[in-house]
Amino acid sequence: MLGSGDEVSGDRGPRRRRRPEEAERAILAAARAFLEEHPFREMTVEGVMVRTGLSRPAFYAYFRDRYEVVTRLLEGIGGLLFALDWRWLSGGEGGDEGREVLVDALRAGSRTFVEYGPVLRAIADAAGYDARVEQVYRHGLIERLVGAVASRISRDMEAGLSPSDLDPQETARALVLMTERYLLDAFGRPERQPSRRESAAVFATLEEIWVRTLYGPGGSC
Amino acid sequence: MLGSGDEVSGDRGPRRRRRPEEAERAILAAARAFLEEHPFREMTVEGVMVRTGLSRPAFYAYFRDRYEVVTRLLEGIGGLLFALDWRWLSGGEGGDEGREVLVDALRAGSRTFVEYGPVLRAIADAAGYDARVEQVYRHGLIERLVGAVASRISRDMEAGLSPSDLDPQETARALVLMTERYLLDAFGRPERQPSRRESAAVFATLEEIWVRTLYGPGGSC
DNA sequence: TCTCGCTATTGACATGACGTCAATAGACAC
DNA sequence: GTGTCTATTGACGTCATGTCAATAGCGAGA
Repeated sequence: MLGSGDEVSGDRGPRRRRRPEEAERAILAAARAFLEEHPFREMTVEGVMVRTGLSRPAFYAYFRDRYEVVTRLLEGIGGLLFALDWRWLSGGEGGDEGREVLVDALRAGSRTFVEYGPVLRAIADAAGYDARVEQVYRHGLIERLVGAVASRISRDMEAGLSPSDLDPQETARALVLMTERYLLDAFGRPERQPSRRESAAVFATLEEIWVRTLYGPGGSC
Repeated sequence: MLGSGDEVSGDRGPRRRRRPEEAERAILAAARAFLEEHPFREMTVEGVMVRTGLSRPAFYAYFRDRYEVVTRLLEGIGGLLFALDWRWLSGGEGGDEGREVLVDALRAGSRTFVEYGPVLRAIADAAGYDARVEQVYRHGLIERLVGAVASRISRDMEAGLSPSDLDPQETARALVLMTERYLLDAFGRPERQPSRRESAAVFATLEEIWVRTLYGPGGSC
């Protein structure tokens, strides 16, 4: 176990000079790589910068602190998550079955969590560390999703597809938070990636709860 | 705004000597009081100890670090949360209506969150900071609740009360995580306490989702 | 009431990560 | 080849942490 296995290969070599955007991308990539292996609580500026071949102070030429890095990583993923709810929100205009569109959107969202799980987990953790991250994550992402889902629930209630005794806003919040937490729990651990079989059970369970809540039981009644 | 309002009243006075258990209780109480006003990320050993009249190093005579304090606070509350699921788990042996017992248990659990919201929020945050807290919170509390709920779901499925296409373990996990997150979101902010009307909407929404998932819609079908 | 020993308490220290800044040294233009 | 611009860094000050030897309050025994 010589060479603790986590350090970057050789020596830092002679000083190299990059274009600013290149260095910035390198830092973001290093942060992401770091978070694929370690939880956010172990992420230190030094630990990230070692992977770039730059010194620690160089970090501060590009980012205010590690929370800004995490925020930037979120920006690259948040769009994906919101795009799919946009589909659900705007889709199913004519047909009876918002159910199908919902299931579709859930699958797409889950895939995003499978792919970016550890990073999303890191962002969720960082929201507990820093008020700015919390603002961006909880209000910028979660609340937007809640709003979109609530709109859809309202429409489906008016259309008679969903039961009328739901509170759209609160139901949306509960379902979105459940989905976030449950997917993070399943796919957010850097160490243990679930098997295909386990993943399928996760997807099925999410669908079941969403569908039963919004559209009643599918089969037996 | 003279005197930043957060400091303890007068000077520390002459050195006082307490019995160890008394000091320990004082520290726990100070930590709890602190967390009623500030998020966990602002909790510092100094910030807690000022409220006890003791010096910062005295803290380490009683606790390893602030995470141990938070763990101890959880022990005092975790029992409450588990007791009620115990009711649901063991109750409803003969009758058809596990539904009623479930609603009862949810009410009780929600009340716990209303009372200890900020502290529970702090513990949940701290789980992202420290591996030991994560272990106690996620595995010691959440997993126990999941296990209990899963058992109950299995029983209700065998009794034909719940649909047979659910995965008890996964469904339990999703519902428990939803409840935890949603209640923390509603009652875990030190700053904004929701009105009675908002709280009622929260309780109703939780019940709705649990009941519709496990026992199908109550009224129209 | 006085003295003594135990131990609760603390001042001072070492550590680790942070964020800043003046000084340094690549890379490109001319 | 030379000079300028700026990416990069060594060194510094700060803050919170956790430790330890030294201090001083309190109760026990006379």
